[in-house]
Formats: sequence, structure tokens, C-alpha cells
Amino acid sequence: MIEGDAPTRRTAPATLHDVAREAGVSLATASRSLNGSARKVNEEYRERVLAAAAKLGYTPNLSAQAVARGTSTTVALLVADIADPYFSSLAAGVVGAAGDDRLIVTMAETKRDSARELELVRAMRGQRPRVMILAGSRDIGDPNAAALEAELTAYEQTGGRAVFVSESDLPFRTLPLANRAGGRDLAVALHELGYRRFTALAGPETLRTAHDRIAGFAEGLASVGAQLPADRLVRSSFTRDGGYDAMRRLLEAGIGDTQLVFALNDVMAMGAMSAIRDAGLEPGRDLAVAGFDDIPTVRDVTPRLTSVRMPLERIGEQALRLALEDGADAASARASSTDVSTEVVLRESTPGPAA
Amino acid sequence: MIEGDAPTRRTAPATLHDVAREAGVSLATASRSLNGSARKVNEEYRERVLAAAAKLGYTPNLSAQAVARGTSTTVALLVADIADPYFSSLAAGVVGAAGDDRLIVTMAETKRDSARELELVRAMRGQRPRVMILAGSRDIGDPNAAALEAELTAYEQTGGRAVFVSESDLPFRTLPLANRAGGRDLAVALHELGYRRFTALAGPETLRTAHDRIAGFAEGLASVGAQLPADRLVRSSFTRDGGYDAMRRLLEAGIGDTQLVFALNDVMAMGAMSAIRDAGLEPGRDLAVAGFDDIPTVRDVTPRLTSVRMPLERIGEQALRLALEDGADAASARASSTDVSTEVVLRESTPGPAA
DNA sequence: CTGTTAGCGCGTTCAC
DNA sequence: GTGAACGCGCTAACAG
Repeated sequence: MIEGDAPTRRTAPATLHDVAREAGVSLATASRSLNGSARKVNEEYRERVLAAAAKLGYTPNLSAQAVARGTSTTVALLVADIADPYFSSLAAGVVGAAGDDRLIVTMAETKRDSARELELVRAMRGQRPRVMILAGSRDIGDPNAAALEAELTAYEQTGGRAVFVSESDLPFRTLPLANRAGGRDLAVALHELGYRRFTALAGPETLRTAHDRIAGFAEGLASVGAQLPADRLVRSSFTRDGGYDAMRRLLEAGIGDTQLVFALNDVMAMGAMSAIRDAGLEPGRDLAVAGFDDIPTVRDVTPRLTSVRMPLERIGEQALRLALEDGADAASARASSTDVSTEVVLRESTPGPAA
Repeated sequence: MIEGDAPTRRTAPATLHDVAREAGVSLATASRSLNGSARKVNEEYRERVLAAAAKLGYTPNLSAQAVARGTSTTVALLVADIADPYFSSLAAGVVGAAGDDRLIVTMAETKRDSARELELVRAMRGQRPRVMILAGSRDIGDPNAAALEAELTAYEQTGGRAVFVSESDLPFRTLPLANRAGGRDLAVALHELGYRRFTALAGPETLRTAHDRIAGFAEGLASVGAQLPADRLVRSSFTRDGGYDAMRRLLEAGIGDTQLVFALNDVMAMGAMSAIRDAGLEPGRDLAVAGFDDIPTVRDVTPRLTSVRMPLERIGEQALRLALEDGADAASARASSTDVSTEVVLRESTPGPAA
């Protein structure tokens, strides 16, 4: 032959029908052999079917199964920003746990836009996911909250299960995160180190997570007789650049007698440390810094960053577990939430005040 | 009423049939109004259908659509480790681009295990994804390569499209990454700064990406008359801990006259810097360090890390574009790959040799 | 342009 | 235990 081989033609995937024919059994038997609930099929047939399936390279069509069964094996995950270490760690947890249950996870990004989030929820409902995990951040006074609640309520009424990671005002299962308690503990620990005058680099005022952390921090200070004055608070976005920018503005305006800067999450803290350095100061020595989340990289920055550990991967796992749990066990959900409690990790970025 | 409200009963999701009935039109008309390709439906009917759909909170069942159409709107993405900044950035790119095309992305983790990867590919085929993006790392001499190729070939013959991010030995569309060229450029740039004696912190010997980067680096050195002796190479895993561990071992064994440590990716470099510090030395001053990838956090470590920029998000986008492209344009694929070219970014971790 | 009908691939009753 | 037949929600001819 002078011409090349005939190009391998595009074929349709093997269907269950093909397998049944190949094995010389009925569709029903083939189905039962490959998935069937109660294994009430002759061993010989069963083997023939399995062999045929292997020979044909058969893979069950998940969509078709979903349609026939009326249930999918999908879990939908919504995060604010996949590239953010906070969310990517959490996602890793969800994906890992999903794999154990042979569930498939689909992912989307809200980009911190609640209108976009609402739209995404609507779109993802088309997949008829078994569960939907909303890990994107909650806004206090979100104008889309009602619409989101309606959408999720409808979703749950049609058999789905929605779970929020971290508190929301919406009436759905929630994996509470110890943002408040963590902030409290951090404040107390820092006070114990001798720090007295703080400034906070906060996220947007309406961001629930930011709100809780700062509130907890203020409570913690109050509990030991200190305080966080309202003017000691710089707002910006909840990102690395937000942290950098807030710190830069703070330095330009003058940090006054501030001893320690509390950035509401680690990526902000890292940005803040860079801003401090760019201003010719040394983080830790000239100005202490603390973060929140304890993402992996804070061990590798200089000085190592004091933070509040959030077991992100475990949180992702727990969120899925909580979603999958049988109805009534709200209690057990609370119980297992001890797994996701926080812990203050003191490091070199808060060596204690110079004096 | 003394008893509470009747509990909202679990209902089945609204179906297209429901919408049609509500709007008083046929199934086909409803279908056409909501999805139909050419909009050849009476405006009045159309509006009635849309209203009915809205009233009923109808969302098309994607699984059913997939079954009926014979095509899904899913793209499957395989990465080694979601929590790794390299992969999470890449994933963000894929998800972003997918959203533009109204595609849904499902994600799974190979955990750098090729057997697991093979299994995952098989499982994901069940979704009948339109495209499959394999971004997990390739192993040279992978014993599962043949099986993977068979699986992917079967997948493509049934209408799917497989795309590899970074070169593999397998005959599928590939988005080439400039690992070799990047290594070369880095070597030349460092040599120009005055560095002459290097040690590399490499990943596993069989890891293709690591191999290419180190080979490129050696080539670059050779091109300017320098070299990387074979014994100047410490193996470990391709992770932060791998970098830390390799550096620790290197320090224990004695770094000799090494001026600069080239870690084959940024997370390794960050681990290495921590190890250097833990040994009482100062990265940059006592020992220069360079990484690869230019992940976001390298701007925030101290000293800022010299690296080779890989536009990870864009790479993710391009991978999807490449997968979605019409048949014959292998050429244009190459062309667009200029978008994903690398660039050396010199920073403080390589200030130039002391002498 | 509209409605009827036949599938898509699979699970599952129901008789045999 | 097995197979035939129906249904899942939807699209795509096919006639009107």
C-alpha cells in the first residue's frame, strides 16, 4: 500500500447495548452485572458481561445514568478565587473527599461577586448536583441574598443539598469556621506577648469573614483590658494586593504608635510585609505583623508569620461530609466541627515589643 | 393552626414538559425557545415559554441534554496537586476560559501517581467530556504510558479531545512549555551576573519537566563556557518539602564552592531558602537562590526570588483553546504558544556574587 | 413556524 | 434468575 493506513474512523463510544450483544445477554442483565444493586445474576453471565465490557472498552455514560436514576454523582463547588491558597487548599480537601465516595466535583469561581455567584448557582443547578458547596465569601447586606436563598431553597426542594462554608445569614447547612474565636485567641496571645497598640488591615467592611475576625480580635483585646480603636482600621480588598495597598497607605499616613499590624488573612499579611520592606522598615523588628489562615507559605517568608491556623483541607472534607450526612444529624455536624477549630501559631513576625 | 406549617415537600425539578404545559405549547416549541439553534419561533410563544420557565424556576437538565445531543459541555482537568500554586493558577485559567464558553470543568488530582492518573482518566471518560486536559506531570519511562495512550486514543476515537500541558511522549495535542528554553535563559542570565558555580535542587530524575529545566540550564551554561557538573545535583520530590530537604542535605554534606542554588521550581526554592536560614545562613547574601515558575508569592519572600516566569493562568486558558480548536490548525496552535513563552525575572535572591 | 414522534443510554419494574 | 418494555428529560428529524 502506497497510501498511509486508513485513518482510524471516529466511532461512537461503546454502549451498554453493545456490551449486552457482545456477551449474548439482555440489556437488563448487562446493566445488573455492571452496576446492579443486589447481585442476583448468574456468575457465568456476569463474567461474560465483564469480559465483553473490557473488550469493548466500555465505560458507563454518567449522564445517561444520571437521567435514568434521577440522581447525579456530582458535587458542585463554588469558590471566590481558585488561585488563592485559601480556596485551593479547601478545594483540594473537597476533591479528595469526593474521590473517596466516587463523586465528581465541578468547580466555578465567583470572583467575589455575589451577582455572579447567583448566576453560577443557577447555572450549576443544571447539573443536578447531589450537593453544592458555597465557599465563596459572604457579604453582610448582600442585595442578592434573597435571590440566592430562593434559588438554593428551590434546589434543596428538588433533592439537592446546599452547604455553606463559614457562617451566612441564610438558612442552610453550614460548616462554621472559628473566625471569631480565632481572632479572640490571637488578640489574647499577642497581648500576652506584650503588644498593646494595634492596627488592623481589614477586608471590605461587608465581608462577613473579615467582620468576624476583626470583631473577635476586638473582643479578645477587650477581655484583657485593651482595645482596638475604630480609627485603627484600614480597609482594602481581601487579597495580597489589598494588603500591600492598605499597608502602604497606612505607612504614608503614619503608623503612629502602632506596634503590630493585624492583617485579616495571610495573603494580605504577605502583601503588607512587602509594603513594610518597600518603605525601608523591617517587618517583625520595626513593626510586628500577624495574619490569619496559616497557609503553607507563611512558614517560608521572613520573618515567619504569626497566624491563626485554619485546617483548610480538612474544612473542605468536612464540608462535603456535612453535605452528605443523613438528615437529622445537625448535632453530629456540630460535633465534628471541633475538627476544624483554630489554633494560634506564634512565630517570628511577632517577637514581642522592643521595649 | 397550632401545628407548624406543612413541611415543604420534596418535589422533582421542573421539566421541559412542565414548562411546555404551563405555556400551552408543545415540547418542541419549548425546547426551541429555550435552547434552539436558529431562532425560528413566534415571538409570542417564545415569551410565553420564557415566562413559564421563569415561573417554574426551570433549569435545563444538562445530563439529559448531553444524552440527547450526544455531546456534553464538560471539560475534565487533571492536575497533580490542587493546592500547589502552580496547578491552582493553571486551573484558574482553565476554569476562567471554560466559563466564557459556558463549559463546566470537573477536576481531579493525580497526586503524581501515574497509575492513579490512568484510573482517573478511565473514570472521567464516563462523563463523556468534550475535552480532557492532562496537566499532571509526565514521567520519563512511565510504565503506564502505553495504557494511558490506549485509553486516550480510545477517548479521541469516540469524539473526545485530549490535551497535554507540557511535552509528553504521547501522540496527542500538546501545549508545549518552554521549560528547556527557560532553563537556558536563566543560566545565561545568571552567568552574566557573574555566577559560575551552581548546584541544582532537582525533582525526581524521571520527571520530564524537571529533566527539561535542568537540561536547558546545563545547555545555557555550556553556551557561555560554563558547566553544571553531574555531582552538583540533589534529587528530591518536586514540592516545598522536597526543596527544604534537598537543601538541608546539601548543607550537611557541604556546599563546597557553590555560589548559587537553582531549585527547579519556586515552591522548592522557598523550601530551600528556609533550610538555608535554618542553617544560620542568609539566602541571597551567603548563597544565591533561583527558582522557576514565578508563582505569585515569590514577590513576597525575602529576598525576593529570581525565577523564570511561566504565565500559568494563560497556559490554562491556552490549553483549553488548543483543545477546542478545529482539527487541522496544529500550526496556529504553535503560533499561539508564543503567548506562553517564559521570561527570566532577576530579583534580590541573586544579587551577583560577592567577589 | 409548529407539533408529533422517535430516539439518546441507561435503570427498573413486570411478567416469564 | 432473566428478558422485554417502559420511562428518565431532552433533542432532532419528520410531517403538517
